Amino acid sequence: MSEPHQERVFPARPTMKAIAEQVGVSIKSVSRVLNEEGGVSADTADRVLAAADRLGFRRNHLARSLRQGGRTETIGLVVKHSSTRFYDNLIRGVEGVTARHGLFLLTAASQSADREKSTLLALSSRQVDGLLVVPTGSDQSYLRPEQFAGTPMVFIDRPPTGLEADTVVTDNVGGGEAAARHLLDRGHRRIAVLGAASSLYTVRERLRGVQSALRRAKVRADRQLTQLDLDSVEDVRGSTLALLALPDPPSAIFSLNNVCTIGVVRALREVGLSDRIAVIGFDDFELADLLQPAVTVVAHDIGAMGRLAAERLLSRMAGDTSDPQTVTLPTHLISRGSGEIPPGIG
Amino acid sequence: MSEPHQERVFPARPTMKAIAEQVGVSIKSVSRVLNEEGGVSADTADRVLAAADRLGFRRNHLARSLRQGGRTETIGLVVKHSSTRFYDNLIRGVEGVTARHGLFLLTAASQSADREKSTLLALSSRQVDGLLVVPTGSDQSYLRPEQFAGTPMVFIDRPPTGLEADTVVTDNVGGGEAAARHLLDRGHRRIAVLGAASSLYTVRERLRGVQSALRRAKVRADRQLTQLDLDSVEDVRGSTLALLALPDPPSAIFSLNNVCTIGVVRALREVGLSDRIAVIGFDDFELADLLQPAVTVVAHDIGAMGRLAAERLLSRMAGDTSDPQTVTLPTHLISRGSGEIPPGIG
DNA sequence: TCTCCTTACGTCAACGTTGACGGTAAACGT
DNA sequence: ACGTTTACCGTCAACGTTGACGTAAGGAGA
Repeated sequence: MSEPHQERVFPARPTMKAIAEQVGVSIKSVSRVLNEEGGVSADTADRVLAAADRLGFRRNHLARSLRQGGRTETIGLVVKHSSTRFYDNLIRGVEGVTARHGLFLLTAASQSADREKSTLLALSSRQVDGLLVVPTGSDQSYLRPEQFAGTPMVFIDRPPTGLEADTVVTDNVGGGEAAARHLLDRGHRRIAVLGAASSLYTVRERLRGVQSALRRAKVRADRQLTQLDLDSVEDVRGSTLALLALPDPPSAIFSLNNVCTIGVVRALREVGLSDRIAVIGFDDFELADLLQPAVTVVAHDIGAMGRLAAERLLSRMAGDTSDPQTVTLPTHLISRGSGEIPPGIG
Repeated sequence: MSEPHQERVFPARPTMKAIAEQVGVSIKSVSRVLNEEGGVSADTADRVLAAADRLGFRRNHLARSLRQGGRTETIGLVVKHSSTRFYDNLIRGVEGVTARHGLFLLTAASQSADREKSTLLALSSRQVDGLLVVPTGSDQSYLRPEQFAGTPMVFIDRPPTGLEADTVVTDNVGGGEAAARHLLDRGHRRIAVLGAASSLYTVRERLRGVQSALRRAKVRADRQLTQLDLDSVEDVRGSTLALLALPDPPSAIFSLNNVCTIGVVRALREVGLSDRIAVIGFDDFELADLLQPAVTVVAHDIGAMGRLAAERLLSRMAGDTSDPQTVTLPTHLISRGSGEIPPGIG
């Protein structure tokens, strides 16, 4: 690139003081005009606005918030962005609500679990009025001072650890149960389950749903068929192929999130077993209906999750101090074909 | 929900003053300890840190930044989030760079073009140290005061209008040309082009690439075959079906972004012409390789775009005051099958 | 002994804004 | 004529933090 550090002095940003000097009034009058407080003659107001426009004035929100005791009309949102659709849908849901209430949404992505804490503290230190968190780390007790100071916070997709707070989650157990039942109803007895980190609440819950359905159907679970902690697409591929190579392979696969599902679909395609092994995925994904066979999924409404969480937060910000609530959203199974494949010939 | 507005007073957030009182030192000493300035005895420092921890102190970043003249260690990023992959990849690219430099990235989504301005001004008013913008609106001249005040800004994916600034873009013309040439080389003469809003820079550029390739191949362009301003999936579907119903229908379709591409694929599937009509899409998308036929695309590296833009911004923030640059990133065609379908029998 | 330096603090003012309050002159009521 | 209200505008202090500067105690060196 070109050599940096050439000397050039930028003019300071114009402040209310600059406007006041240009117009010949006090700073306070400028403030009054810009905040539409009234008590200023129309003529003065016009001159102030004209000067503000001419100078390209932008109010220093830092100073304003500081003076007003920390209210920033800002809420923080922390998400670890990995799965594509999740992020997008969530933000859309949240933004729909916050925008309606004149709030500014700060989205900060926490790349990894260990950065989650620093990201949240950074938001807190920037004096956000509320926090929406999709927790990734294994402990959120460091947020207690925030909670103690009355900063409202709502957890999304997973409950917090080391803290009691409002939470909006999907009915993971119910979804897992529905998927397993769907396969059991079609005669499957050897059902493999693939999933990401077993430390994740969602993974554990979905698995719990599966186990509950298996118990109810009096089908004994084979530990070999449950493969968790698959972090990469490559892991998923490997596990899938290993499962298929078993002496007594599964006739159906339930994958606990959409990244895994896509990995499974790829692996099956690779060995030409796409229409021999039944597949159900948790979480819908784009183009699932265009694959062959189209992929049956347990869908949940992530946008609704964001919306509800945002509404909960706003209600807290408006002064609701009732006990923390947990809202559980239903799932629904979208049958597309891959779940209809019967248990074949070994 | 439960009735709000119950009375409960939250304690004020602890400030350095509170710590100072507990420890029995001055506020300044507390500040020194927390900023690791030195000049404080180890014993005092320990007691300050202990008190800070006990009280759950978080520095008020507003006040700090205000005092320090507006530097917030924050850069703003504005994106309109619609196409899924774009957003995710971009942020990942940007974050990789910003995190390495200890900067806090504020992502604010601009739902629509008219909200872009207010979003940007909100970020500016929050005193961000730099701006990364994927412009959506038709004019960004309102950012001149920011530029005048020395706030560095880099535009991503499209150049700004009414302003001169650093820009990182894809070689849209080259990509469009490559796609058209690919189809022309395989004998296609009637090539349809589907795209989103013709007001978009990217759409116009990609189209320009197509036209250039057609001219060079001495194939006359049929205006009927170019359908722009398709905003919804439904629009795309309608246009595709209409094209196919023409007396002299296209033998190939080039779609200018991935939303359109998916719409085209759906429409072709619907009328059973998936393996009769060649398809190339601009911008790769997940599962493109698993569709049947797999979809040929012109891919570009959105993550790299984010990375380069962030680096440009950092270099500006470090004092580089050379003239605005435009960086153009190459595309590459990924041939997968849908682009290999020959011009069939009428 | 006195000077000079260092260490470890404290005091003060300021960043840009706004809430509380005060003042002045014109307009109004009787 | 008087008091009283009203419209308009200014002064001052404060939000929480930090830079500039001041100072007192202790040690080193002459």
